[in-house]
Amino acid sequence: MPTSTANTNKRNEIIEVASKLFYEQGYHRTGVQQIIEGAGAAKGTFYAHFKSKEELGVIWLRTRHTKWNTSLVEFLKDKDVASEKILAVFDFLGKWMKDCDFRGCAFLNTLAETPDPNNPLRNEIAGHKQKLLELFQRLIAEHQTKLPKDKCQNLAASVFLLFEGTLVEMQNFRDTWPLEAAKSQLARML
Amino acid sequence: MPTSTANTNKRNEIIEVASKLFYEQGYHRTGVQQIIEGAGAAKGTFYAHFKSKEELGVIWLRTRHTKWNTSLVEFLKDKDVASEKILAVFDFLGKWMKDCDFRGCAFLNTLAETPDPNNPLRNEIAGHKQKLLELFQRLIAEHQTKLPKDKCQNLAASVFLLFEGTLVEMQNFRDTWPLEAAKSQLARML
Amino acid sequence: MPTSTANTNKRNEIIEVASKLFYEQGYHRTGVQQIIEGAGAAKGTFYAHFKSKEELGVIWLRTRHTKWNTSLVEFLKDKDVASEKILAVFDFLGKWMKDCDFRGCAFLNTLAETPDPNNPLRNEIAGHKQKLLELFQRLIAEHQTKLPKDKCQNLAASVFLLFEGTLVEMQNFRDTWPLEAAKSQLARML
Amino acid sequence: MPTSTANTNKRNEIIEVASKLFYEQGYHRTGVQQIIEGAGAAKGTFYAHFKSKEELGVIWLRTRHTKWNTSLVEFLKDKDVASEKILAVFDFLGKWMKDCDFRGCAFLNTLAETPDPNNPLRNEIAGHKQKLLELFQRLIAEHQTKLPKDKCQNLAASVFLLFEGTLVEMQNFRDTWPLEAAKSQLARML
DNA sequence: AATGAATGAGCCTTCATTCAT
DNA sequence: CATGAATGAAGGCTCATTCAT
Repeated sequence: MPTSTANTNKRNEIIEVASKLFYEQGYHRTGVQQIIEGAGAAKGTFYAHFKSKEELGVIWLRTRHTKWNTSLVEFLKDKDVASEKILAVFDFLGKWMKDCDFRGCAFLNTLAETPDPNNPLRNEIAGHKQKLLELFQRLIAEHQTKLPKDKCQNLAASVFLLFEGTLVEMQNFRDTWPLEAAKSQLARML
Repeated sequence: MPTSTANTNKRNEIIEVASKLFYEQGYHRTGVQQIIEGAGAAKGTFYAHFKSKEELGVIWLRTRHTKWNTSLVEFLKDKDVASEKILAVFDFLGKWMKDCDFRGCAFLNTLAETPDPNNPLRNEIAGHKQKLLELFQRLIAEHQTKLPKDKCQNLAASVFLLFEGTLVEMQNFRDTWPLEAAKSQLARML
Repeated sequence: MPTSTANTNKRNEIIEVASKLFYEQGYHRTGVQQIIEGAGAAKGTFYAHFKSKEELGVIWLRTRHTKWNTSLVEFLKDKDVASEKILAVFDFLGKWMKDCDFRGCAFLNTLAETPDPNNPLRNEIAGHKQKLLELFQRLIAEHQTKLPKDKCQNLAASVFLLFEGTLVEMQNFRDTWPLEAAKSQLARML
Repeated sequence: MPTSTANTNKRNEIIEVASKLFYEQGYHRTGVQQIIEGAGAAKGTFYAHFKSKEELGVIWLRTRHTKWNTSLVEFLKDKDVASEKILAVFDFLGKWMKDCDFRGCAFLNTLAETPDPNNPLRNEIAGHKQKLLELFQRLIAEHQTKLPKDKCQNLAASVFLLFEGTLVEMQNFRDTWPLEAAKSQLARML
């Protein structure tokens, strides 16, 4: 008799535990054994639900992308103007890095661990970053209405690259100074 | 009977092989076994020279830092003005990424694999990036002579972050568009 | 809603898929998982129909015996004399080995995989070969009408053993030379 | 201080244990785990000595071939005439099957387990049987001095195939009747 | 300065089977 | 008649490291 909730289903439990471990320890450092122990599942259960660790990795990145995007959109929603939103994306980064103790970006971290460009994980990574770039493109277009389209694109790309560099160096130095530098540079760019 | 030269000393051979593999495959994916096979050394020889794989990892990053810096300085030496040198750093990035087939930065890749901030590798990584930041600071100071020092620092940091973002996204997208966007942004910044 | 035909019944589908795999890959190398995947059935369905993999193995050998015998009888039916029929058994072997790409005899292969003489599969194997021996006995008796019974039996056994050796060495060498040698020997024996 | 013998060396111990298990249980039914437990070795030790289970399998068959041949030659050495030697090969088979409790031939058993003709084990199997065939060819040639060479070859092949069939059916029926039938057939052939 | 045998925990994955629905 | 989630032992193999020589 499954009394209401709490019957979270082993599959979901595995995904949740794995997501946490993949992010905190890295994808390769995290073993299937460790995952199933955390989820209280048996080996066979794991492979009944996922045909490989890699498949779970893809699911992890895919759900992480969705959640991350939702969080970001939520964070931006009470900002009125595009320029404020762009700045808020950087504020979001600051909050995020503080919350994760500067663990950095799951996607970039996995990119570093995955040299093979044909690895399915690489698709998820590229897709995620592509979406972020497109967000910046939309916001910049909204903000710089009179700029020709190619200049807009170029500016958006620059903001995106600045964002990525900031993210990566906050992780590296475990400090907020890159964020502050980026924000004041951003002000000059908009 | 040590016949003439070619007796490069096992230690160096190990370092060379390891450096190649660590970079190409990642630090964790590369096993001690694989290294000694490549170097034609015995297990014991490895641990006679390095007290652990981690120690070798530190040596790898340290020598890589030196070589990378030398390459960069060499690349910049025939540029006359600071602004040209700054741009050349980005050109250097372009050449580098093409040569390594977009494998990215050994230091950032290792950062991603190494969540523990107390891991000795983290020191090497932070040190390397710190040095690069300082290079940008010197070049910007040389170029923007009338700018107050804090503005200079800030601008240098921004260029550094732009560089890092470009590096990381070239690796991700395996494409040169980030470099082109960054260079045109750079022109606006100087 | 059982829509018309094609509802061959999961049980039969499982048997068919398993038969193919057991023969081609060997009994032990073939997993229950693989079988149900091929048959499009669920785990539970498998164990609803067969109490164990072994039971399915027995069914496999039993149906294979029937089909094999039917094929052979069909192959012999237009031969008029016993001596011709005996030779035709060897021709049948040639055709069979060519068709199965020299995979050999399902029964002998399973024998090799099954050291325990009390394993139920062993009964099927022994039974199948016993029947083949008896066929040779009947044919030889028909051909050598004036030979005393014990000599007949002996000759039949020899032909049977020659057949088995030929079968096994065609599988081994993936060649028809054993068949040719056996047939010319057979001519001397009859 | 390794006192005299008993320092059988883990590698040899592994080979010995594996040889026993591979033969008695079959190659695939025997796990690496089981082998190292029997040999009192660690997992790593196994893979320090053999790059794969398959490599050990090849070594097993190769040493088994040598030992088997030596045994057979030993068994034949006090027979004076070729015809006696041929018969003795079949007696050797009888003794062998009794000693191994009708487990059959390691090579043919492994053949049955190994459908892939490109598997390295297949080479060893074919080589072993080829050598046995050549032994029969030599003995027959020695016995039938006036027979044309091709007839000799053909007869030798037939004896070989009879031997193989006998071997396989003794294993199947766990009985000596095939041997008796084969020997009386052999008398007719020589 | 160098060897290589030995360790044992861990890697990802498949096994045959059970059971509640 | 059929489903599919769950089990846990076992599969072959790699890991970083130690130690006696």
